[in-house]
Amino acid sequence: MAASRERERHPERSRAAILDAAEQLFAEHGYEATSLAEVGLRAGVSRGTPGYFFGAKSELYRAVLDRCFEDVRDAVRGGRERAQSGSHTTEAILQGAVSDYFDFLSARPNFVRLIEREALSGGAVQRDGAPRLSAGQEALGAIAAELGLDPTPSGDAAQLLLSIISLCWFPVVHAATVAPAVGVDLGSSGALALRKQHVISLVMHGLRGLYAEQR
Amino acid sequence: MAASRERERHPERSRAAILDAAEQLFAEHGYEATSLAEVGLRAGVSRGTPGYFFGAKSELYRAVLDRCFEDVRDAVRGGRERAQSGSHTTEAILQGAVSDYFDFLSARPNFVRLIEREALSGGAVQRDGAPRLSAGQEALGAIAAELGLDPTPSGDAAQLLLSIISLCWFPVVHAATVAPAVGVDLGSSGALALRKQHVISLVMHGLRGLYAEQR
DNA sequence: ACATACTTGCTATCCAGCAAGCAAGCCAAC
DNA sequence: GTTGGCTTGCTTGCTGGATAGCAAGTATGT
Repeated sequence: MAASRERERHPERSRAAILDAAEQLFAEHGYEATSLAEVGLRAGVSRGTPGYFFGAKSELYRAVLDRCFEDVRDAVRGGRERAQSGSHTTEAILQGAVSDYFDFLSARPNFVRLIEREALSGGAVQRDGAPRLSAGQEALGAIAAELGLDPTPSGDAAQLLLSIISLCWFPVVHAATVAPAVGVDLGSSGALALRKQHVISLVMHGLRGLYAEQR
Repeated sequence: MAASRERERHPERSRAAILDAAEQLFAEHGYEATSLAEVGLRAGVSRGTPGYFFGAKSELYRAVLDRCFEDVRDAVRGGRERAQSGSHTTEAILQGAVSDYFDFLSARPNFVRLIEREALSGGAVQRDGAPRLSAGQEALGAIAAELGLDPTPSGDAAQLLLSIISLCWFPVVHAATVAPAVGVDLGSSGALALRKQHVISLVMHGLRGLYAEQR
């Protein structure tokens, strides 16, 4: 009984709610412009609870970032396994990967915004960066191996990967600003899909160009 | 005499110094994390002078953004005129435009960072956006006309333009974060030039792809 | 003399972090 | 099986530091 009246104690739920609220607010307004009181309010706990669980505001931020990077790395890992499992052509693999990545980011705009803010501030909360680096390295290894491209630093594989990332991130951040200013609608899912098709097509033509140059 | 002892009065110089300092600090640390006192310090005036000239912090920010967008629009305009003046092939025009744009952004990282922050915060200082829109529209018109691409909203010209912008912006913001994480060095001017070549090549292959599809 | 450029003192506000308090679950002893 | 004490989740009051904006002052050029 009393399965859950209202005033239960539920630390895991509270912790998660605080992380969710903080992620949303940090992504939306930035670190400085977000107060712990706001986080508490949005998480449905009191002013002081975020501080109680995470100690300091910077620790909360760090925890949000950690969760974010872990999710990204897991997604990369999962994507690669999916690509390796079936037997696909080289081009189909790349096409699927770009499509998956595009969709992944669109579904998690907060992650992109958080990392974007981190980059803009030069990683003020300078963590060691292990998960981020590892996600990038895994993706690089995958793309070089699957597509047979130059895997050396700043080689073809890395350059192509960076281009894919650039193209997939941009719509998330600038859907409401730059995109409409240059006449691209990204408001509806249909319009987003159109954009995705364009990105995929650009990357595929680029890949063919790389193969042509290699030969 | 007394051409400029030390304590001259020089409102234009002060105003410009304050704008420069504010642009740098807003770009580096963001709006909230920048205090008017810091701006004054960096501009070589007192704590209160930024407030004296611009009234409110938000007005100063607005002034910084206005100057920034005007510069961008002027650059687009200049680039188009340069392209139209000589007689170049279609591909050479695009190649030159991408190269110029890439260099322009690399030389003005503050502008990119400011607009990026603005986009992340959803344009909290919601101005009418006239200069920004006009810069985008001018670029769109230029690319559609010079390359003979579909000029309708979300058409080929707009999509290609957005891709170019995505590819040129990314290195500015993520040179120290994402790029090294995926194995691309953007630290030296040589490495940046390599990146630029890759971007140009990707765009050119993409353009050829668009022509092929059209036919 | 007067206006304008600029500075300094002040105040109200906000917020992070701390410390004290309250209440809910848990467990042991009786 | 209930009573009392302990731990832990969570809230609230408080304090010191930062800062935006204003108001009053000082200096400089005309």
